[in-house]
Amino acid sequence: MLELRKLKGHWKSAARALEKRGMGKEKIEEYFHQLKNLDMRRRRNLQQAEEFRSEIKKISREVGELFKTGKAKEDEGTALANKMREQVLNLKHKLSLKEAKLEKIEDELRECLYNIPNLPHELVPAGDSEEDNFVFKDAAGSLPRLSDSALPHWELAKKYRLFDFELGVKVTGSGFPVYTGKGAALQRAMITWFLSKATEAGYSEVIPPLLVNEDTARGTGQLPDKEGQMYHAEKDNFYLIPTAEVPITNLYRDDIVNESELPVRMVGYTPCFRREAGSYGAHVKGLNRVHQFDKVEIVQLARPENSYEQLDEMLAHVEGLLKALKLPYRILRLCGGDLGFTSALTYDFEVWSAAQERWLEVSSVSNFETYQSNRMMIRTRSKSEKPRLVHTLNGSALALPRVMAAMLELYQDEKGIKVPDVLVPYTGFKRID
RNA sequence: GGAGAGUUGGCCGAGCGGUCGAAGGCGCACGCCUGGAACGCGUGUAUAUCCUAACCGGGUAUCAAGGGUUCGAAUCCCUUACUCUCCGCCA
Repeated sequence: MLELRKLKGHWKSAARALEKRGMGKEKIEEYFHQLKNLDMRRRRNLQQAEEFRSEIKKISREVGELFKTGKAKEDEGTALANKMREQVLNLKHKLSLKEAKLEKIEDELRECLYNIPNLPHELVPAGDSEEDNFVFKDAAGSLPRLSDSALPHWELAKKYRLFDFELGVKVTGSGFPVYTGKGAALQRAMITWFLSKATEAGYSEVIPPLLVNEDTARGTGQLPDKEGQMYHAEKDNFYLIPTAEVPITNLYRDDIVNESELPVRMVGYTPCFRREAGSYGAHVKGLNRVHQFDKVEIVQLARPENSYEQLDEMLAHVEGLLKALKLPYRILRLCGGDLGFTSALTYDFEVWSAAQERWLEVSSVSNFETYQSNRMMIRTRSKSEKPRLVHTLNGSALALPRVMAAMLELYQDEKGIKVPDVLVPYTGFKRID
Protein backbone atom coordinates (compact mmCIF):
# COMPACT_ATOMS: atom_id res chain seq x y z
CA MET A 1 0.00 0.00 0.00
CA LEU A 2 1.02 3.55 -0.58
CA GLU A 3 2.63 5.53 2.21
CA LEU A 4 0.18 8.10 3.43
CA ARG A 5 2.98 10.21 4.77
CA LYS A 6 4.59 10.50 1.36
CA LEU A 7 1.29 11.19 -0.33
CA LYS A 8 0.74 14.24 1.82
CA GLY A 9 1.87 17.32 0.01
CA HIS A 10 2.19 15.44 -3.29
CA TRP A 11 -1.44 14.94 -4.09
CA LYS A 12 -1.21 16.50 -7.51
CA SER A 13 1.70 14.49 -8.84
CA ALA A 14 0.21 11.33 -7.34
CA ALA A 15 -3.06 12.00 -9.12
CA ARG A 16 -1.25 12.49 -12.42
CA ALA A 17 0.55 9.18 -11.93
CA LEU A 18 -2.66 7.32 -11.21
CA GLU A 19 -4.30 8.80 -14.29
CA LYS A 20 -1.75 6.89 -16.34
CA ARG A 21 -3.37 3.72 -15.10
CA GLY A 22 -6.62 4.84 -16.60
CA MET A 23 -8.20 5.78 -13.30
CA GLY A 24 -10.80 8.50 -13.70
CA LYS A 25 -10.07 11.93 -12.29
CA GLU A 26 -13.19 11.92 -10.18
CA LYS A 27 -12.37 8.57 -8.69
CA ILE A 28 -8.88 9.67 -7.76
CA GLU A 29 -10.30 12.87 -6.33
CA GLU A 30 -12.74 10.84 -4.29
CA TYR A 31 -10.07 8.54 -2.89
CA PHE A 32 -7.79 11.42 -2.00
CA HIS A 33 -10.57 13.36 -0.39
CA GLN A 34 -11.41 10.31 1.68
CA LEU A 35 -7.79 9.84 2.70
CA LYS A 36 -7.37 13.43 3.79
CA ASN A 37 -10.58 13.32 5.74
CA LEU A 38 -9.87 10.01 7.44
CA ASP A 39 -6.34 11.04 8.27
CA MET A 40 -7.54 14.20 9.94
CA ARG A 41 -10.18 12.37 11.92
CA ARG A 42 -7.75 9.68 12.90
CA ARG A 43 -5.27 12.16 14.32
CA ARG A 44 -7.92 14.03 16.23
CA ASN A 45 -9.42 10.92 17.79
CA LEU A 46 -6.05 9.43 18.52
CA GLN A 47 -5.00 12.49 20.41
CA GLN A 48 -8.14 12.47 22.53
CA ALA A 49 -7.85 8.76 23.26
CA GLU A 50 -4.28 9.23 24.36
CA GLU A 51 -5.23 12.03 26.68
CA PHE A 52 -7.76 9.78 28.39
CA ARG A 53 -5.22 7.06 28.74
CA SER A 54 -2.65 9.41 30.12
CA GLU A 55 -5.14 10.60 32.74
CA ILE A 56 -6.06 7.03 33.72
CA LYS A 57 -2.45 6.17 34.23
CA LYS A 58 -1.87 9.22 36.31
CA ILE A 59 -4.81 8.58 38.64
CA SER A 60 -3.97 4.91 38.97
CA ARG A 61 -0.50 5.83 40.08
CA GLU A 62 -1.91 8.12 42.71
CA VAL A 63 -4.22 5.41 44.01
CA GLY A 64 -1.24 3.12 44.23
CA GLU A 65 0.55 5.75 46.23
CA LEU A 66 -2.34 5.98 48.69
CA PHE A 67 -2.16 2.25 49.35
CA LYS A 68 1.56 2.21 49.60
CA THR A 69 1.73 4.92 52.20
CA GLY A 70 -1.10 3.33 54.11
CA LYS A 71 -3.30 6.36 53.79
CA ALA A 72 -5.98 4.30 52.13
CA LYS A 73 -6.62 2.64 55.45
CA GLU A 74 -7.69 5.88 57.05
CA ASP A 75 -11.23 7.00 56.44
CA GLU A 76 -10.27 10.05 54.48
CA GLY A 77 -7.88 8.11 52.27
CA THR A 78 -10.43 5.40 51.57
CA ALA A 79 -12.96 7.94 50.46
CA LEU A 80 -10.41 9.57 48.21
CA ALA A 81 -9.33 6.28 46.70
CA ASN A 82 -12.91 5.32 46.00
CA LYS A 83 -13.55 8.63 44.35
CA MET A 84 -10.51 8.16 42.14
CA ARG A 85 -11.67 4.71 41.20
CA GLU A 86 -14.90 6.12 40.01
CA GLN A 87 -13.07 8.73 38.00
CA VAL A 88 -11.02 6.08 36.25
CA LEU A 89 -14.09 3.99 35.52
CA ASN A 90 -15.69 7.00 33.99
CA LEU A 91 -12.64 7.78 31.89
CA LYS A 92 -12.38 4.18 30.78
CA HIS A 93 -15.89 4.30 29.51
CA LYS A 94 -15.14 7.41 27.47
CA LEU A 95 -11.92 5.87 26.26
CA SER A 96 -13.59 2.72 25.01
CA LEU A 97 -16.06 4.75 22.96
CA LYS A 98 -13.22 6.77 21.51
CA GLU A 99 -11.22 3.64 20.75
CA ALA A 100 -14.11 2.04 18.92
CA LYS A 101 -14.43 5.13 16.80
CA LEU A 102 -10.73 5.25 16.15
CA GLU A 103 -10.61 1.61 15.16
CA LYS A 104 -13.35 2.15 12.65
CA ILE A 105 -11.56 5.11 11.15
CA GLU A 106 -8.31 3.17 10.91
CA ASP A 107 -10.06 0.28 9.19
CA GLU A 108 -11.55 2.63 6.66
CA LEU A 109 -8.22 4.31 6.12
CA ARG A 110 -6.47 1.00 5.55
CA GLU A 111 -9.17 -0.16 3.20
CA CYS A 112 -8.95 3.03 1.23
CA LEU A 113 -5.18 2.65 0.91
CA TYR A 114 -5.57 -1.00 -0.14
CA ASN A 115 -7.82 0.11 -2.96
CA ILE A 116 -5.30 2.47 -4.47
CA PRO A 117 -2.70 0.85 -6.74
CA ASN A 118 0.95 1.78 -6.80
CA LEU A 119 1.98 5.01 -8.49
CA PRO A 120 3.47 4.26 -11.91
CA HIS A 121 7.04 5.35 -12.50
CA GLU A 122 7.53 8.27 -14.89
CA LEU A 123 8.81 5.89 -17.59
CA VAL A 124 5.49 4.07 -17.66
CA PRO A 125 3.61 4.97 -20.83
CA ALA A 126 -0.03 5.97 -20.53
CA GLY A 127 -2.52 3.59 -22.08
CA ASP A 128 -5.11 1.07 -21.12
CA SER A 129 -4.34 -2.18 -22.93
CA GLU A 130 -1.44 -4.31 -24.09
CA GLU A 131 -1.45 -2.49 -27.42
CA ASP A 132 -0.08 0.53 -25.60
CA ASN A 133 2.89 -1.30 -24.14
CA PHE A 134 6.16 0.19 -25.25
CA VAL A 135 8.46 -2.15 -27.14
CA PHE A 136 11.59 -1.48 -25.18
CA LYS A 137 13.67 -3.94 -27.15
CA ASP A 138 12.46 -5.67 -30.26
CA ALA A 139 13.50 -9.08 -31.52
CA ALA A 140 16.93 -9.08 -33.10
CA GLY A 141 16.73 -9.85 -36.81
CA SER A 142 13.76 -11.44 -38.51
CA LEU A 143 11.62 -14.03 -36.81
CA PRO A 144 12.32 -17.64 -37.75
CA ARG A 145 9.97 -19.44 -40.14
CA LEU A 146 9.35 -23.12 -39.62
CA SER A 147 8.85 -25.64 -42.41
CA ASP A 148 5.32 -26.66 -43.33
CA SER A 149 5.69 -29.96 -41.55
CA ALA A 150 6.62 -28.27 -38.25
CA LEU A 151 4.36 -29.04 -35.29
CA PRO A 152 3.10 -26.97 -32.37
CA HIS A 153 4.56 -27.96 -29.01
CA TRP A 154 1.52 -29.97 -27.89
CA GLU A 155 1.85 -32.19 -30.98
CA LEU A 156 5.56 -32.57 -30.40
CA ALA A 157 4.84 -33.55 -26.83
CA LYS A 158 2.56 -36.33 -28.01
CA LYS A 159 4.95 -37.51 -30.67
CA TYR A 160 7.96 -37.76 -28.37
CA ARG A 161 6.06 -38.43 -25.13
CA LEU A 162 7.32 -35.33 -23.32
CA PHE A 163 4.26 -34.35 -21.37
CA ASP A 164 0.69 -35.52 -21.14
CA PHE A 165 -2.40 -33.48 -20.33
CA GLU A 166 -4.82 -36.38 -20.26
CA LEU A 167 -2.84 -38.12 -17.58
CA GLY A 168 -2.97 -34.89 -15.59
CA VAL A 169 -6.74 -34.85 -15.94
CA LYS A 170 -6.91 -38.35 -14.56
CA VAL A 171 -4.79 -37.51 -11.54
CA THR A 172 -6.04 -33.99 -10.88
CA GLY A 173 -7.89 -32.04 -13.56
CA SER A 174 -7.28 -29.95 -16.64
CA GLY A 175 -4.25 -27.73 -16.66
CA PHE A 176 -2.05 -30.05 -14.61
CA PRO A 177 0.40 -31.51 -17.11
CA VAL A 178 2.39 -34.64 -16.34
CA TYR A 179 5.94 -34.43 -17.68
CA THR A 180 7.37 -37.75 -18.75
CA GLY A 181 10.68 -39.20 -19.86
CA LYS A 182 12.91 -36.74 -21.66
CA GLY A 183 10.29 -34.05 -21.21
CA ALA A 184 10.69 -34.37 -17.44
CA ALA A 185 14.48 -34.45 -17.75
CA LEU A 186 14.49 -31.36 -19.94
CA GLN A 187 12.28 -29.54 -17.45
CA ARG A 188 14.60 -30.48 -14.60
CA ALA A 189 17.63 -29.45 -16.65
CA MET A 190 16.18 -26.00 -17.24
CA ILE A 191 15.41 -25.53 -13.56
CA THR A 192 18.92 -26.51 -12.56
CA TRP A 193 20.50 -24.36 -15.23
CA PHE A 194 18.40 -21.31 -14.28
CA LEU A 195 19.34 -21.78 -10.64
CA SER A 196 23.03 -22.11 -11.46
CA LYS A 197 22.99 -18.95 -13.53
CA ALA A 198 21.30 -17.01 -10.75
CA THR A 199 23.69 -18.34 -8.14
CA GLU A 200 26.62 -17.32 -10.34
CA ALA A 201 25.10 -13.85 -10.54
CA GLY A 202 25.16 -13.53 -6.76
CA TYR A 203 21.67 -14.69 -5.82
CA SER A 204 21.44 -17.01 -2.86
CA GLU A 205 19.15 -19.94 -3.27
CA VAL A 206 16.14 -20.64 -1.08
CA ILE A 207 13.60 -23.42 -1.11
CA PRO A 208 10.51 -21.91 0.50
CA PRO A 209 7.24 -23.48 1.61
CA LEU A 210 4.64 -23.85 -1.14
CA LEU A 211 1.77 -23.10 1.20
CA VAL A 212 1.61 -19.77 2.98
CA ASN A 213 -0.55 -18.26 5.68
CA GLU A 214 -2.84 -15.29 5.41
CA ASP A 215 -0.34 -12.72 6.66
CA THR A 216 2.15 -13.75 4.03
CA ALA A 217 -0.41 -13.62 1.23
CA ARG A 218 -1.38 -10.18 2.40
CA GLY A 219 2.22 -9.02 2.61
CA THR A 220 2.96 -9.21 -1.09
CA GLY A 221 -0.50 -8.00 -2.01
CA GLN A 222 -2.16 -11.23 -3.20
CA LEU A 223 -4.76 -10.59 -0.52
CA PRO A 224 -7.16 -8.98 -0.71
CA ASP A 225 -6.66 -8.07 -4.37
CA LYS A 226 -6.31 -11.48 -5.95
CA GLU A 227 -8.01 -13.85 -3.59
CA GLY A 228 -9.73 -15.76 -6.42
CA GLN A 229 -6.44 -16.42 -8.18
CA MET A 230 -5.04 -18.62 -5.42
CA TYR A 231 -5.92 -22.14 -4.32
CA HIS A 232 -7.00 -22.09 -0.72
CA ALA A 233 -6.60 -24.95 1.75
CA GLU A 234 -9.50 -23.89 3.93
CA LYS A 235 -9.12 -26.33 6.76
CA ASP A 236 -5.76 -24.88 7.68
CA ASN A 237 -6.31 -21.50 6.07
CA PHE A 238 -3.21 -21.82 3.90
CA TYR A 239 -2.85 -20.62 0.34
CA LEU A 240 -0.91 -22.40 -2.41
CA ILE A 241 1.63 -19.95 -3.73
CA PRO A 242 0.95 -18.40 -7.14
CA THR A 243 4.64 -17.46 -7.37
CA ALA A 244 7.79 -17.85 -5.26
CA GLU A 245 7.76 -14.08 -4.83
CA VAL A 246 5.21 -14.55 -2.06
CA PRO A 247 7.13 -16.73 0.41
CA ILE A 248 10.56 -15.37 -0.54
CA THR A 249 9.81 -11.68 -0.15
CA ASN A 250 7.99 -12.44 3.09
CA LEU A 251 11.11 -14.01 4.56
CA TYR A 252 12.04 -10.46 5.47
CA ARG A 253 8.64 -9.34 6.74
CA ASP A 254 8.96 -7.14 9.87
CA ASP A 255 12.74 -7.11 9.54
CA ILE A 256 15.19 -4.26 9.64
CA VAL A 257 18.05 -5.12 7.30
CA ASN A 258 21.40 -3.53 7.81
CA GLU A 259 22.11 -1.21 4.91
CA SER A 260 25.47 -2.88 4.30
CA GLU A 261 23.61 -6.09 3.45
CA LEU A 262 21.70 -4.48 0.61
CA PRO A 263 20.94 -5.37 -2.05
CA VAL A 264 19.68 -8.75 -0.86
CA ARG A 265 19.53 -11.11 -3.84
CA MET A 266 17.52 -14.32 -3.55
CA VAL A 267 16.51 -16.97 -6.02
CA GLY A 268 14.08 -19.81 -5.63
CA TYR A 269 12.63 -22.55 -7.73
CA THR A 270 9.05 -23.50 -6.92
CA PRO A 271 6.00 -24.89 -8.58
CA CYS A 272 3.34 -22.18 -8.88
CA PHE A 273 -0.38 -22.68 -8.59
CA ARG A 274 -2.96 -20.49 -10.25
CA ARG A 275 -6.66 -21.05 -10.56
CA GLU A 276 -6.96 -19.05 -13.78
CA ALA A 277 -10.71 -19.27 -13.44
CA GLY A 278 -12.66 -19.12 -16.66
CA SER A 279 -9.84 -19.36 -19.15
CA TYR A 280 -10.40 -21.99 -21.81
CA GLY A 281 -10.02 -22.16 -25.56
CA ALA A 282 -7.36 -22.11 -28.23
CA HIS A 283 -5.21 -19.42 -26.68
CA VAL A 284 -4.66 -21.52 -23.59
CA LYS A 285 -3.91 -24.72 -25.48
CA GLY A 286 -0.90 -26.81 -24.54
CA LEU A 287 1.50 -25.17 -22.14
CA ASN A 288 0.30 -21.66 -22.90
CA ARG A 289 -1.59 -21.46 -19.65
CA VAL A 290 -1.73 -24.09 -16.91
CA HIS A 291 -2.78 -24.33 -13.27
CA GLN A 292 0.52 -25.69 -12.02
CA PHE A 293 3.85 -24.71 -13.49
CA ASP A 294 7.49 -24.45 -12.52
CA LYS A 295 9.25 -21.15 -12.20
CA VAL A 296 12.58 -19.84 -11.02
CA GLU A 297 12.12 -16.47 -9.43
CA ILE A 298 14.65 -13.82 -8.51
CA VAL A 299 13.89 -11.37 -5.71
CA GLN A 300 15.79 -8.35 -4.50
CA LEU A 301 15.58 -5.97 -1.58
CA ALA A 302 17.28 -2.73 -2.52
CA ARG A 303 18.11 0.70 -1.20
CA PRO A 304 15.63 3.26 -2.47
CA GLU A 305 18.41 5.27 -4.11
CA ASN A 306 19.54 2.55 -6.48
CA SER A 307 16.60 0.22 -6.89
CA TYR A 308 16.27 1.10 -10.55
CA GLU A 309 19.87 0.13 -11.15
CA GLN A 310 19.00 -3.18 -9.53
CA LEU A 311 16.02 -3.48 -11.82
CA ASP A 312 18.36 -3.03 -14.80
CA GLU A 313 20.63 -5.69 -13.39
CA MET A 314 17.71 -8.08 -13.21
CA LEU A 315 16.66 -7.26 -16.77
CA ALA A 316 20.18 -8.02 -17.96
CA HIS A 317 20.14 -11.31 -16.11
CA VAL A 318 16.88 -12.46 -17.66
CA GLU A 319 17.97 -11.30 -21.08
CA GLY A 320 21.17 -13.31 -20.71
CA LEU A 321 19.15 -16.49 -20.18
CA LEU A 322 17.11 -15.99 -23.32
CA LYS A 323 20.19 -15.15 -25.35
CA ALA A 324 21.96 -18.27 -24.16
CA LEU A 325 18.96 -20.37 -25.11
CA LYS A 326 18.98 -18.63 -28.51
CA LEU A 327 15.26 -17.99 -28.42
CA PRO A 328 13.85 -14.96 -30.26
CA TYR A 329 12.57 -12.55 -27.63
CA ARG A 330 11.44 -9.00 -27.09
CA ILE A 331 11.10 -6.78 -24.06
CA LEU A 332 8.07 -4.64 -23.32
CA ARG A 333 7.69 -1.82 -20.88
CA LEU A 334 4.16 -2.15 -19.62
CA CYS A 335 1.79 0.76 -19.95
CA GLY A 336 -0.27 2.10 -17.08
CA GLY A 337 -3.31 0.02 -17.93
CA ASP A 338 -1.39 -3.25 -18.13
CA LEU A 339 0.75 -2.62 -15.08
CA GLY A 340 0.17 -4.87 -12.07
CA PHE A 341 -1.66 -3.35 -9.12
CA THR A 342 1.38 -3.30 -6.86
CA SER A 343 4.05 -2.44 -9.40
CA ALA A 344 5.67 0.90 -10.21
CA LEU A 345 7.48 -0.26 -13.32
CA THR A 346 7.35 -3.60 -15.09
CA TYR A 347 9.17 -5.10 -18.04
CA ASP A 348 7.74 -8.20 -19.69
CA PHE A 349 9.88 -10.64 -21.63
CA GLU A 350 8.19 -12.51 -24.44
CA VAL A 351 9.54 -15.38 -26.53
CA TRP A 352 8.42 -16.22 -30.01
CA SER A 353 6.37 -19.34 -30.41
CA ALA A 354 7.34 -20.18 -33.97
CA ALA A 355 4.62 -22.76 -34.57
CA GLN A 356 1.83 -20.70 -33.06
CA GLU A 357 3.30 -17.54 -34.53
CA ARG A 358 2.67 -15.50 -31.43
CA TRP A 359 4.52 -14.01 -28.51
CA LEU A 360 4.42 -15.76 -25.15
CA GLU A 361 5.21 -14.02 -21.89
CA VAL A 362 7.94 -15.83 -19.98
CA SER A 363 9.08 -13.23 -17.50
CA SER A 364 7.86 -10.17 -15.75
CA VAL A 365 10.40 -8.04 -13.93
CA SER A 366 9.12 -5.34 -11.59
CA ASN A 367 10.09 -2.73 -9.09
CA PHE A 368 7.46 -2.31 -6.38
CA GLU A 369 9.34 0.49 -4.64
CA THR A 370 7.83 0.69 -1.13
CA TYR A 371 4.37 -0.55 -2.01
CA GLN A 372 5.06 -4.06 -0.72
CA SER A 373 7.60 -3.17 1.94
CA ASN A 374 5.11 -0.77 3.49
CA ARG A 375 2.67 -3.61 4.02
CA MET A 376 5.37 -5.98 5.12
CA MET A 377 7.40 -3.49 7.12
CA ILE A 378 10.70 -4.44 5.53
CA ARG A 379 13.09 -1.71 6.46
CA THR A 380 16.73 -0.83 6.39
CA ARG A 381 18.92 1.28 8.57
CA SER A 382 22.39 2.66 8.31
CA LYS A 383 24.24 3.65 11.44
CA SER A 384 22.75 6.99 12.24
CA GLU A 385 19.53 7.10 10.30
CA LYS A 386 16.04 6.16 11.27
CA PRO A 387 14.82 2.94 9.67
CA ARG A 388 13.20 3.44 6.29
CA LEU A 389 11.40 1.15 3.90
CA VAL A 390 13.39 -0.82 1.34
CA HIS A 391 12.39 -1.24 -2.27
CA THR A 392 11.35 -4.74 -3.32
CA LEU A 393 11.84 -6.14 -6.79
CA ASN A 394 11.26 -9.45 -8.44
CA GLY A 395 11.27 -11.18 -11.76
CA SER A 396 10.87 -14.57 -13.33
CA ALA A 397 14.09 -16.14 -14.45
CA LEU A 398 12.25 -17.87 -15.96
CA ALA A 399 8.74 -19.37 -16.08
CA LEU A 400 9.21 -22.81 -17.57
CA PRO A 401 6.19 -23.92 -19.63
CA ARG A 402 6.27 -21.26 -22.29
CA VAL A 403 10.03 -21.44 -22.59
CA MET A 404 9.56 -25.17 -23.08
CA ALA A 405 6.87 -24.53 -25.69
CA ALA A 406 8.90 -22.04 -27.72
CA MET A 407 12.04 -24.13 -27.41
CA LEU A 408 10.49 -27.39 -28.60
CA GLU A 409 8.94 -25.67 -31.57
CA LEU A 410 12.06 -23.80 -32.60
CA TYR A 411 14.51 -26.64 -32.08
CA GLN A 412 12.48 -29.29 -33.95
CA ASP A 413 13.55 -30.86 -37.20
CA GLU A 414 12.41 -33.82 -39.29
CA LYS A 415 13.89 -36.41 -36.98
CA GLY A 416 13.41 -34.94 -33.57
CA ILE A 417 14.27 -32.05 -31.29
CA LYS A 418 17.71 -30.70 -30.56
CA VAL A 419 18.57 -29.76 -26.97
CA PRO A 420 20.04 -26.23 -26.67
CA ASP A 421 23.78 -26.41 -26.08
CA VAL A 422 23.71 -24.75 -22.67
CA LEU A 423 21.30 -27.38 -21.38
CA VAL A 424 23.15 -30.45 -22.60
CA PRO A 425 25.38 -30.67 -19.51
CA TYR A 426 22.18 -30.75 -17.45
CA THR A 427 20.11 -33.17 -19.56
CA GLY A 428 22.84 -35.63 -20.38
CA PHE A 429 21.45 -36.01 -23.89
CA LYS A 430 21.69 -33.86 -27.02
CA ARG A 431 18.56 -34.86 -28.88
CA ILE A 432 15.01 -35.95 -28.30
CA ASP A 433 13.80 -38.44 -30.86
C1' G B 1 -3.32 -37.05 17.75
C1' G B 2 -2.46 -37.46 23.67
C1' A B 3 0.29 -35.41 28.20
C1' G B 4 3.40 -31.67 30.16
C1' A B 5 6.74 -27.17 30.02
C1' G B 6 7.62 -22.66 27.70
C1' U B 7 7.35 -17.81 24.41
C1' U B 8 10.47 -10.93 27.87
C1' G B 9 14.76 -5.81 23.98
C1' G B 10 19.95 -7.67 18.41
C1' C B 11 21.20 -12.11 21.70
C1' C B 12 21.34 -14.40 26.81
C1' G B 13 18.56 -13.64 31.08
C1' A B 14 15.89 -11.38 35.75
C1' G B 15 11.16 -9.78 37.04
C1' C B 16 5.32 -13.21 38.97
C1' G B 17 -0.12 -6.97 40.73
C1' G B 18 1.72 -0.51 41.31
C1' U B 19 6.90 4.14 40.37
C1' C B 20 8.87 -1.65 34.54
C1' G B 21 10.29 0.23 28.23
C1' A B 22 11.59 -3.41 31.67
C1' A B 23 17.75 -5.29 36.42
C1' G B 24 22.26 -7.73 34.93
C1' G B 25 25.32 -9.69 31.10
C1' C B 26 26.83 -10.21 25.90
C1' G B 27 27.01 -7.69 21.43
C1' C B 28 27.22 -2.94 19.04
C1' A B 29 28.53 2.61 18.72
C1' C B 30 31.30 6.70 20.50
C1' G B 31 34.99 8.56 23.91
C1' C B 32 39.23 7.98 27.39
C1' C B 33 43.55 5.01 28.03
C1' U B 34 47.81 3.14 24.16
C1' G B 35 53.20 4.19 19.68
C1' G B 36 49.12 0.88 17.80
C1' A B 37 45.97 -2.87 19.74
C1' A B 38 43.92 -6.18 23.59
C1' C B 39 42.46 -5.35 28.62
C1' G B 40 40.34 -1.63 31.51
C1' C B 41 37.22 2.75 32.31
C1' G B 42 33.13 6.08 30.85
C1' U B 43 28.78 7.21 27.91
C1' G B 44 25.10 5.60 24.80
C1' U B 45 22.29 1.63 22.51
C1' A B 46 14.13 -0.75 20.48
C1' U B 47 10.07 0.36 17.34
C1' A B 48 5.61 2.77 15.92
C1' U B 49 2.61 6.81 16.29
C1' C B 50 0.73 11.78 17.86
C1' C B 51 2.02 17.05 19.29
C1' U B 52 6.39 20.06 17.28
C1' A B 53 10.19 23.37 12.37
C1' A B 54 13.05 19.35 14.68
C1' C B 55 15.56 11.64 15.48
C1' C B 56 15.27 18.98 21.07
C1' G B 57 11.44 17.75 24.13
C1' G B 58 6.76 15.59 25.56
C1' G B 59 2.27 12.08 25.21
C1' U B 60 0.61 7.09 23.91
C1' A B 61 1.30 1.97 22.55
C1' U B 62 4.28 -2.50 22.34
C1' C B 63 7.24 -8.19 27.41
C1' A B 64 4.02 -14.16 21.09
C1' A B 65 -1.34 -12.51 19.26
C1' G B 66 -6.36 -11.48 20.83
C1' G B 67 -9.86 -11.02 24.79
C1' G B 68 -10.97 -10.69 30.24
C1' U B 69 -10.29 -9.49 35.76
C1' U B 70 -8.47 -4.86 38.39
C1' C B 71 -8.29 1.94 40.26
C1' G B 72 -3.63 -0.26 38.08
C1' A B 73 -1.17 -6.28 34.29
C1' A B 74 5.20 -8.36 31.56
C1' U B 75 3.09 -10.31 36.18
C1' C B 76 -3.70 -13.25 37.42
C1' C B 77 -7.67 -15.79 34.03
C1' C B 78 -9.44 -17.47 28.98
C1' U B 79 -8.65 -18.36 23.61
C1' U B 80 -5.28 -18.88 19.50
C1' A B 81 -0.42 -19.46 17.28
C1' C B 82 4.38 -21.11 17.82
C1' U B 83 8.67 -23.72 20.43
C1' C B 84 10.53 -27.72 23.48
C1' U B 85 10.11 -32.75 26.11
C1' C B 86 7.67 -37.59 26.45
C1' C B 87 4.10 -41.00 24.04
C1' G B 88 1.58 -42.32 19.38
C1' C B 89 1.96 -42.17 13.97
C1' C B 90 5.18 -41.69 9.85
C1' A B 91 8.51 -40.42 4.41
